[in-house]
Parts: sequence; structure tokens; C-alpha cells
Amino acid sequence: MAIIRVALDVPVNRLFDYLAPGAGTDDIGRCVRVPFGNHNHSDSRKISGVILDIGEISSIPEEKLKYAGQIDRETLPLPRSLLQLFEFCSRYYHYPIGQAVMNGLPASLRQSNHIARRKPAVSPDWKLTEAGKAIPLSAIPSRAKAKHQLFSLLHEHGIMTAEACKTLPPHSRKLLQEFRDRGWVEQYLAQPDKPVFSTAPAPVPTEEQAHAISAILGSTGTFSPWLLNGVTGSGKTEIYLQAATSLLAQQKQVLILVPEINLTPQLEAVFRKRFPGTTLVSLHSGLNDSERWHGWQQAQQGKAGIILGTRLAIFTPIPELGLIIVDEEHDYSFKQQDGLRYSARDLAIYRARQAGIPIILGSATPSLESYHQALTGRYRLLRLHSRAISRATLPAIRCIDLRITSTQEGLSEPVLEALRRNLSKKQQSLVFINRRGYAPVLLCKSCRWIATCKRCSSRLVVHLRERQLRCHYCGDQQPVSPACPQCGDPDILPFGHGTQRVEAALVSHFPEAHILRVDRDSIRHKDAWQKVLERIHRGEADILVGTQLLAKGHDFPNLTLVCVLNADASLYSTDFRAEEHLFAQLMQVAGRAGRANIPGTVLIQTEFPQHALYQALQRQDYTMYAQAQLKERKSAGFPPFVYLAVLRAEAPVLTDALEFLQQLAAVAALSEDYAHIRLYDPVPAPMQRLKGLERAQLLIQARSRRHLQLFLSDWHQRIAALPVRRKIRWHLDVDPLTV
DNA sequence: AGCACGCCGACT
DNA sequence: GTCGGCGTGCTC
Repeated sequence: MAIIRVALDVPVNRLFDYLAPGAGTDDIGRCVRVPFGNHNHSDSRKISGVILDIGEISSIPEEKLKYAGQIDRETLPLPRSLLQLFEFCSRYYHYPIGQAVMNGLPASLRQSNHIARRKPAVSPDWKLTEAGKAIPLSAIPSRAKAKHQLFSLLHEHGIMTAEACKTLPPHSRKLLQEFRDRGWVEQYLAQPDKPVFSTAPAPVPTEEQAHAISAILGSTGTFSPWLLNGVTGSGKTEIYLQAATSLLAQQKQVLILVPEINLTPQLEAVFRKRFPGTTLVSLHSGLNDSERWHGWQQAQQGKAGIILGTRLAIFTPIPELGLIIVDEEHDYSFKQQDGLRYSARDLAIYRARQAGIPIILGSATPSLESYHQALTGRYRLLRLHSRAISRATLPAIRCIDLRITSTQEGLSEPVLEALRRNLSKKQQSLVFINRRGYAPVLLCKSCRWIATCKRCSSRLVVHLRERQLRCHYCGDQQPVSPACPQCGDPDILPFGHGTQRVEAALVSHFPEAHILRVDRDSIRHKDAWQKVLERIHRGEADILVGTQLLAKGHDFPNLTLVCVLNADASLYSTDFRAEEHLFAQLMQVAGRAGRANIPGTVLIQTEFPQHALYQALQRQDYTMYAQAQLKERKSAGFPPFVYLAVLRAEAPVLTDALEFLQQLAAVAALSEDYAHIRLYDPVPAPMQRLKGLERAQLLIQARSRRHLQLFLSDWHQRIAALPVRRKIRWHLDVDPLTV
């Protein structure tokens, strides 16, 4: 009897075997309901899983095997390539296979009771198999009237369309299932739909663009990763569009990944406009179950030519995938920070290799990992030097030396003066300060007490308008107390500047101006972001005050001045990626200034104007900066010259977490591959206390991916075999962003 | 993860 | 005497 091996959403890295009479290899990739757990209860609970394999024998004793429930044959099975992707995820990120699969599926497929409920989006047709054709009609006794009739219908036409099935009495539909179980008929899908293609007129590309486009298109049908490096406004999007045009014309599908949900509408609009007749589906976490399910189906059926989405879209089945585009490839949002900690950008490379297609990684400031790949010839580098619209010039970037210039409420006189001038010119300005709230610190002048979070090792941020102290890590809030809880002095003061405080200062400086604050607090309500964008575009804001929300990928045509207030904070960070991140962020925010035919100005307040970062930024010289950074990374032994993984543990008491990690480190020494890796001492995590738990971490470093993986596989198995330590939670993060 | 089993403390 | 606390171990 056939045995199906099913991926289930349980934290055990193995498949579960079930008896499934009548199941065949075409059931691989299908959803199935199976009984799970509840050994000696008659009404054992059923959950959904995905069939990953099928065979005749099981390593599980026969008496333990249960019968699988209903297999969902109404829905297209997941393609093998997607199943392979899940298997790769499970191996590479050391995550249970069932949870890797279920993490990637839309909720409507994942939910434990979906099959009975969900209306199928497509019904496959039935056709006679070779075995079925060999059965003569006379083999069916004519007294079995319905059976005979159905079989003769099948013999007459060879197929039974889904439409025709609907007109059959329910009894006959049951018979079809019976025929299938006998191997006489099978379900199949008529030719998958091809995406409709149509295109609106495209602008004539610049010479650089034309070169990039023809290079990319020359690699159609082969795995070729392209790193497209061009500053904001250099016309990366046009290259995406024209590369997509060619692939869509060949009836291929195009997958586009963007970092954030906020960026999907914008790029979506651009693509819809260029390809008015092509079905575009947008996939991100803002969709409800049925919307996501619908988009997924359109992609899988080949109806959607363009699949645009955030990181989760990397798990969409796309049968005719011809091109992948990862926009803003350096962005951290591509890495999932909990559960299956995958990098959608890295998985996109995997998919491109798997499908044998080109992939474009686009960025003004590529990640050092990708740039290194380009320098060593694994990726091919395409550079766009000039802004695409000929008259647009790069913004002039100038540092304001805070060592010799004083500030009031965080604003220096040159910044105020520039804002004043821009106001009189009726042009928009952006004041960038990457810190929400009014002030990041509440300090008692007499005893130096600082308001801190009870559950986290963080300082509470003053939100003056709401008269609240808030923890930006756990969300906890409390009213601002009237006096110092330690010494009773009523003289406690907000220290430092956040968006609210800068907004207030600007209001008093420029009472006549329209000032709009944009941060996570101001757009908390749904649709608020869209409304803010509309207001900005209607010119209803003279000065924008905001966090990185404003820095990412939005074109504000009338914006000509950008002022950066507190950039230096990142330079004090212990995180080895902090500088790279700051550079990318500042390049991005600088790119907001000056579009079309208005030149832009960027002013950066800093105490370190001589710092290499600001020097490179002023020249907008990514290459110079990246090469200097790579040199530093190489000598310091950081990625991309080494490969990292982090094992993090959390427990109510720090020493428990540290001791646990110490124990794991001892276990690691038993591994054969231990010689090829370097294990650091367990240390408290950068944010030691979070949501009431103490966190510690153990850094693993290796010279090659292969060695890291060999070690991790072995180590992970040893850890899993260890007796469970209560009250300690842990996880492994491969290629972590922060260590 | 769930869920059942199991072995110890305060209650009708 | 039992109800239920959560510590432990298994799920095909």
C-alpha cells in the first residue's frame, strides 16, 4: 500500500508517514488532512500537511501507521521546484522541514481545517490513463448502470472536463474517485494559462541603461546574477521594466521583490502602467487570507505575468519564471527575524539558479556581500553613473561641523537658514531624524536617574503629546511621573531629540509653514501612510519631519532640501554592520533631494565631518566607501570574508542562558568539523534583557559556507538530542544581520 | 507546537 | 479522598 510522507507544522525535523491507498506520485506537493497525536482517543484531531514523498515501505512499525485523510486534489499540487526550495530552507537554516513548508504557504492552505471549507480556484479535468484505456467497456457489467455510463462517456471522449463533472450526479463523482483509486483515470490540468502581454510606450533608455538591458537580456535562459548599482534616480526601474518587457513578451513570468509593504503600491503602479494588460499580483503580509490565496493561485496557474511582493513572495509557485528582480537588495527587511530566519535575497539567488534564469539585484548601495560577489566575478556588475533625467544633477551634500556649530533643539543655524530659504522658494524640505518620540531619555537632574524599561534593558522614550513613557522594544508604556521616583526631585527633564521634539521646534521657528511629521506613530492607523503620501504630493507639506520611513524609495518631486540631524549615533554602535547601514540609509535619504530639473541640497549635522563615511557620502562614491569597508572587514575577519551563525538563548536568569550556551559549546567540541570553525565565548546579547527575558548568544564563525554548514548540521543534531532544559528557549540564526 | 500522562499539594 | 498544578515526552 502506498505510504505518503507528509510535512506537518510541528517542531520536529522529519516527515510523518501515513497509509494512503490510491495515492500516487502525482500527489506529491498536495495538501492532505491527517490524524495527528491523541493516541488513544477516538476523535483524534486532524491537521493539514503537504505530501513531500511517496513510497511503498516505511521505517515506522506498521502498527503505528495511521490512515491519511482526504488528499486535496482540487488544488494544483505545489511544484517540485518549490518543494526543493523548502527542503533547502530546512537544511540551510536548520529549521524543521514541516515548519519551513508551512511558513511559506498562504494561511488558507496552512490552516488545519481548510480543505473542506475552501472553494477550489480551479478544478482539474479528468482523463483516462493508459491502464484505463486498456480496460474494455465490456469489463464493466451493464447492470452497474451509473458506472457503465460514466465509463462509456470517458471512453468516448478520453477526458471529462471539470465543467462536465459539475453536471454529474454526486454519485458519479464518487465513482470517478473510485476509478482513480483503481488507476483508470487521473486528474490533470489543461495547459497552464500564459500571461497576457501588452506594453505601454517606453522612454528611450540612456546609453548606460541600454547597455545594462542588453547585457541582462543576453543572459536570458541561463543563471546569471546581475548586481545593478546606480544612485537614486539613475533609472534602475526603467531597466527592470525593459528587462521584464522582453521576458513577458516570451510569455515568461517575472518575480519582483521589494523590501517593504509600503513600497509595493508605488512599484505596482509603475508596472501596471507599463504593462496594462498583464495580470500583476501583489503579495505581502497586508493581504487577507483570500487575497493572498487568490494571488498565489494566479501565479501558480501562470495567469499572473508579474508577481510583486515582500520577502514572503519568494515562496510563490511560479511555473514559467523567467526573471527575478530584487529591488534595494541591501535592505535588511529581506531577512526574516523570527521563526524561519531566511534571507529572501539569498533564496532568490537559489531560485534563479534552480530555474536557470537571470536575476537582477538592484541598489544604490549594494550590500557588501553582494558587492564582494561582484568583485570576485560570481555576480556581474552593472553601473549607472548618471541620473537618467539628463538635467538632474546629483544633490550637493555638505556636512555641518557640530564641534564648531551650536544647535538649538537639535537644529543648527545653517539648517534653519536653509529651511528658511527653501520655504521662501516654496520648495519642500525633509528633516531626517531616525528617532521616534519626543526625547530618547528622561533624566533626573539631581540624582542622574534615567527612566528605564522594567522588562528590557532599554531607556524609555518620552512621548510628550501623549504624556507617556514608552519602550520602543517591547511596547510597554506608562505615564510620565511628576517627580523622580528615586529622589523625589520634580526636576526631571527630557534629554535628546526625537521627531516630535524637532517637529515642535520647527513649528515655533516657522509658524507659517505646514509641517508634517511622518514616523511609525503618525501613520499607525491603517491607510494613514497613503493619506500622508497624497498630502505630500498635493504640496500640503512644506517641511517633512521623519524617520527612515520617509527615506525609502518614494519620489517627492518638489523636495529639494534634506537635513540629517543625528546621524552620528550609529558610529558608536558595536555592530559591525552599523556603518554600512548608516551609509546606505544616508545615501538613500540624500537621494530624496532634487529630482527632475531642480538640484537638491543635503545638509548633515555631524561631529565627525572628516569620517571616511561622510567623505564618501559627500562625493556619493559608493565604490570608494565599499572598497574601504571591505578592506576593514577583511582585516577584522568579518563577513563577507567569513561566514557566521549565531545561537541565541533566552531565560529568566542570564546565568542560566550563559551556562546553557557553555554546555552547547562543550557539545560542539565533539563534532568532527569543530576544527574548521571558530566558536566564541557565550556573551550577553546586545539587548540583554527583552520582554522580561535575559538573552545570551554564541557566535560561530567559519572560513567557508560548506564548513559552517557541516558543523551546524552535526551540532544541531547533538543539541536536539540533549535533554530539554526547561525555561530556556533557543534558536539558531544562519547569516545573522546583527551579532 | 499541542496534547496527554503523571506525580505531588489544597480543597469540596 | 479528588481537582489541577505544570514537568516530561511523543507525535507517523
